[in-house]
Amino acid sequence: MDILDRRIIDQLRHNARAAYGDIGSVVGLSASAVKRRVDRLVASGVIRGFTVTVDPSVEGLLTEAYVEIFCRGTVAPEELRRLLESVADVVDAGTVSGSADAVVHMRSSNIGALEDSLEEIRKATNVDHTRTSIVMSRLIYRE
Amino acid sequence: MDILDRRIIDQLRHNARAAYGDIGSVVGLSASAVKRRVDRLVASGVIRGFTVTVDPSVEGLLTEAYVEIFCRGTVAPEELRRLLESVADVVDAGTVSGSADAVVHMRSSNIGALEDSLEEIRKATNVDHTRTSIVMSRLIYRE
DNA sequence: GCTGAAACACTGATTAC
DNA sequence: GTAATCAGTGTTTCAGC
Repeated sequence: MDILDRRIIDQLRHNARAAYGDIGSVVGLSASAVKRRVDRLVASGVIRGFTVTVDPSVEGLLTEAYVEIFCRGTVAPEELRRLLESVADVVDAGTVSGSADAVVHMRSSNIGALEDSLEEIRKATNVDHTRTSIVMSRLIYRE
Repeated sequence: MDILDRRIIDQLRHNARAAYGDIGSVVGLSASAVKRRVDRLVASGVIRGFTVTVDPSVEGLLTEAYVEIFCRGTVAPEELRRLLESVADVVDAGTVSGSADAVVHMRSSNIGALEDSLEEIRKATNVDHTRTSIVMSRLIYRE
């Protein structure tokens, strides 16, 4: 993982379907050298995968929320992970410092689906209560 | 935008570098038909782009935070968008219901960089104060 | 170890249907 | 929408740094 790998990743992030030769001409390598490095980055897990970014509104997933989870007593992160993994609408989540135990970013097709997912989280043992901020308008989208 | 388009997007989301023929054999179309649909989805803005997902820890972006922004008076969403767009570490953000005006998801290389970005937000006119929850351990990562 | 160059198979892009 | 064509790319192999 050197500066060339980083520059290749920068190029792929910009366009994951770019030709290896084109990437090579930018970073200063031949096409085959670029391919070898990309293969290695994928094999080593640095590159998790190649995906498309889709307009969320077109996808029908326009109801988003940030949810703070407050637990009873002490809850192991692994326990929270197991709980949130089973909820499909969870986009990302992490345990946090501060008054809440975890923050969860959710994206659902509508308010009803969001409520259902929230209920799944709330009914879990150890979850005391949640504090939900419904997203009204998306400002930045760089995921 | 029919069911076939959705299935093509599902395939691309799983592997954005998949050959059109492979996608076609899954969704039941020829390679050229798949290409035409993908081109149309890109041209119409449904597909925003093709990117790679990179392990954040390898990338050196392991300091994350969820930040609530509280503004003075009423602030137009567009104004907030302009402010947050200029901060590089912002991953996603949206105006929300509840006590806060907006929630921002940030990802920095270290605590110092995170603090710098926070300062950029705080010094903006109309921003009254912020409430930051530093992510301690990432639980879910589906972006 | 790493690289670049060449040969080959395959895919993407285009055209006609 | 499919089928066929051709240029271009991905992939592999090779020799060299």
